[in-house]
Amino acid sequence: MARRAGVSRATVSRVVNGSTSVAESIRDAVRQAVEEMGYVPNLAARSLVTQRTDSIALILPESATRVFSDDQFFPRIVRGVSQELEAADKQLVLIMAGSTASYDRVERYTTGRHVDGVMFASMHGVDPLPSTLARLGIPVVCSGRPLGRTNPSVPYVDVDSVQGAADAVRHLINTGRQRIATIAGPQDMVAGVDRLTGYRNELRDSSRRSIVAVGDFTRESGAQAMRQLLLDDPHLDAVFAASDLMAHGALRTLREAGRRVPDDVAVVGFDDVEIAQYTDPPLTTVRQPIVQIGREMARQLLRQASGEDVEDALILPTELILRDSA
Amino acid sequence: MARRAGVSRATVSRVVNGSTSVAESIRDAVRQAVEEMGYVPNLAARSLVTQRTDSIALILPESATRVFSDDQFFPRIVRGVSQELEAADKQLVLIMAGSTASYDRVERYTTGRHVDGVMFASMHGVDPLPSTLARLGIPVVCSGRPLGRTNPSVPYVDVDSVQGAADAVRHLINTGRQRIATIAGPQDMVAGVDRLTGYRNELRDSSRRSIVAVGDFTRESGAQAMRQLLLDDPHLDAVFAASDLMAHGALRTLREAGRRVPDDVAVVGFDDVEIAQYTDPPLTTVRQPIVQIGREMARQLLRQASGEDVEDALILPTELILRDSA
DNA sequence: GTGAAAGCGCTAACAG
DNA sequence: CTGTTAGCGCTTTCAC
Repeated sequence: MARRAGVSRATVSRVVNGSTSVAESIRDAVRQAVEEMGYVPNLAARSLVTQRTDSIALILPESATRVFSDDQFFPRIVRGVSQELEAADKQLVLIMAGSTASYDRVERYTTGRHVDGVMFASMHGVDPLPSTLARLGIPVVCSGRPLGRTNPSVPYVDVDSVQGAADAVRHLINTGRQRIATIAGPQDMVAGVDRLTGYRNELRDSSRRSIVAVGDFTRESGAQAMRQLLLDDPHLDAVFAASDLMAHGALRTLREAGRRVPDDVAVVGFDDVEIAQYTDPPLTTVRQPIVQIGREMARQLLRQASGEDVEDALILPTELILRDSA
Repeated sequence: MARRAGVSRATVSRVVNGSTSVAESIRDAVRQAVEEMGYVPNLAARSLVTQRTDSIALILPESATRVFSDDQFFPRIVRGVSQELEAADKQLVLIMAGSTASYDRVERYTTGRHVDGVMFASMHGVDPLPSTLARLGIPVVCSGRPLGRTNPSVPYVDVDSVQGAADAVRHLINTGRQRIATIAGPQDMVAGVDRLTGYRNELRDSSRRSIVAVGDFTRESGAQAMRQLLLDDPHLDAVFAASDLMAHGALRTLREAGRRVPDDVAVVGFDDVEIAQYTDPPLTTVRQPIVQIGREMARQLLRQASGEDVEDALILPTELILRDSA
């Protein structure tokens, strides 16, 4: 050990951790010894006593293929989270878990206190892990309201998807559309559920009937769902898609079916991903501040980790972005 | 503690770790106690004694934006790595480090033995971290031959980029092209360097002169580089781009410049990403087995971790895929 | 088959 | 300011 410097391990520890109360001469000697031996502290031992690891996990319950698709949700969340964690000098570890087996491993990893806190994004169904962690006293934050009732409740950051969807549909109503369909997102995800709710709420208020197909947020599923909708109601004159990618797929189907957008059918998306500006025609869509969600998640997590209380829910607003498609 | 089961901690440990030499009655009692108390072993304490964490890091020295771009390198590597690690029941933790500060943190994280092994992909310049880890006895594998001489040398998995590029250029020569330019990749990355070398080697052998512009593997840089090349030699009749994305950018520039592909100018890319099939015209390109690289990296790492020796370099072959652009 | 005891490598109180 | 002492929570001989 670094008693090569002729001091106690306590002193080495002090130097390594930057304590000021060490004589300069000793400090230099220790530093030199550390350098010479290439000494690196064992973090497992350290965290055993400090109860900290200075690292934070972001769990994405999705396959790698999905995470790296052109769905800009993931990069934006990661960017927001990184910014905040960077500033706090915490290490972000990204963990993907697309299968049951891998999710079990994630449970062991996180409950085992390998990290000081855990964030979840893109959750599916009713997931007990967040509240399990909370019960163990491990800080947790979710992106998106967790489905099901959890005990204890876990804090989350979300956008007001219900309102966002309602705004989109209201715009379609205000511009004179009569038969407004929707391509809903997956109903095991809160974003899928809420956007469908917003659509239904608004339609109900205007006593129009709802025309619904369900996709999984991907472009291909949007194209497919649009075909279904055209079969269900050939006279529809508007579609609200719960994601821009699905809206993009829908545009393709509409073109193939010979419908003009927006003349015959108006299309509104959700997310405001980059391609929304480059589709033909550019998509009217609902913008949500994903990067900010990431930042807020990280901020709340750090707050929890330092013992502060955090509010249970933080809901950010959406914004309707008007372009040519509706 | 789980002496609620009325046994020693040693026995609890045995049960939790699935030792067979525990009486059934006791085992059940312990399991029940574990269940009731929601006991979860502290992994820091465990790894302090076992010297294992059962998790493996994949370091991507890139910003989140870049990692999640439409460069399919990252998802493919991750997919390959995941497959192998999944089978070995090791937790993959993905770490991105686009800045110097974050890279320092990564150094602390990895040298501190938070993980049992470290993989690197998409390395830039001469990076001392891999050999530092190797010196500490931490298993390391790189994707792509590390630049510079390292001590000790670290094992790596790579494709034969030099040969792949040479094959591409040879194809252009064989189909009668006379003025063959290249859009090289970034010269701080081994893939950029090697593909340029392959191009130069092959041209030299055919006594044609080289016409070089440099990009950074992105689509935009390819479009830009192509403009440069057209200025440098308006009569060029072929371009080898060191990535498909750059080739895609080049196609756009060529179209804007009124050149027909492949009639006026032949274009060959590198990587065989998905869009290569959908460009206009589809790209002739060099396919490299990225998923397999990921798998091999993981396999070599696991082998190291279990004390076996691994060969220093594993070089996989590339394959020229002929499509309409050349 | 099970318990007692030692110790993984570090930090934190407490003396001095 | 620095060294000594005592664990952090687990696994692992080694007796019994």
